[in-house]
Amino acid sequence: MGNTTNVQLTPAEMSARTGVSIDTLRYYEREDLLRDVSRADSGHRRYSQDDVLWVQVLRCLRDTGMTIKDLRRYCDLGEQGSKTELERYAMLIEHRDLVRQQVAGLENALAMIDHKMTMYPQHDDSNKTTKKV
Amino acid sequence: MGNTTNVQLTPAEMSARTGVSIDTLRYYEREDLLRDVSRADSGHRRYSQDDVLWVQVLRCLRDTGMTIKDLRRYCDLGEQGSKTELERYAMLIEHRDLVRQQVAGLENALAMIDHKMTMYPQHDDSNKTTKKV
DNA sequence: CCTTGACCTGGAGTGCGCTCCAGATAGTTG
DNA sequence: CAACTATCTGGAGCGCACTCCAGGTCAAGG
Repeated sequence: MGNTTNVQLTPAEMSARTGVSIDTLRYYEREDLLRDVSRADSGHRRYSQDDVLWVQVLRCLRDTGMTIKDLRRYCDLGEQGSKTELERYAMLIEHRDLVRQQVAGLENALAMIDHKMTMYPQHDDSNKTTKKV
Repeated sequence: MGNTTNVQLTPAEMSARTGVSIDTLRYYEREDLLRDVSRADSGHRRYSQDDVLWVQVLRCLRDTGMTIKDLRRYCDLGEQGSKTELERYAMLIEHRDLVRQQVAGLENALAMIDHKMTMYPQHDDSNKTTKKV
């Protein structure tokens, strides 16, 4: 289980793979969102393939508005093992619902923006809202 | 043109109508997003119906990620009259595209969250993603 | 007249999520 | 060995969008 390949990435490589800056990777570690990062003998970080996957999940959740605090909570639960599965699952459901609300809100806003744009009729861009509402 | 009804709202009423706090209304005024707010003899603000509409537009754009700086730019253009219509229209188009990208990003994230949720199969919530992707 | 409550102003403070910095160490290259 | 580059640490700084505060004014009610 876990890191099946032995590819270990340097911080620079990790940053390139994930699109997350080195500083931010360290920040996540400090905030306990990224745990047990292994080290070379030099003391330099070596990120595993699992770390890459996890950081991608982190970014997905962050990009959709989950806070650092909630992410830490999610990590804490993960560390406590399978007895917390239900709570973690609940967090995901709740977050998914939030994201759906964000989408709904944005689509509302799109309608308003389109409406506002009809106030400038002469510059018709022939590219109205993707979906009819 | 402009404020057809003579309903003037106090700050508290304005806040209630728009859902924007009194402090934030003043902040917007300081940042020049909300201009020419009239005053009672007492010096207290009196918001017009137009102010209400404009603050709703402001919130719509803010909620979808337009920055205070860009909103100020938009206001500046509006103040300069009809010769800036094209540029204002362009700002709306650009912003609308950004919002569409946000929607796309969120829907991607939803797929990832759903996928992550399949890792906890026993707690099936029988409520998968709204749209098939 | 005195209190109360809504409002005024300029300016300071807050929370979030990074981002940057100084000073030290480690590994690589010529 | 010198120079250079990558990384290390703890801590400070930043940009954004508010949010709060102190000290003062004003109109209405008891």
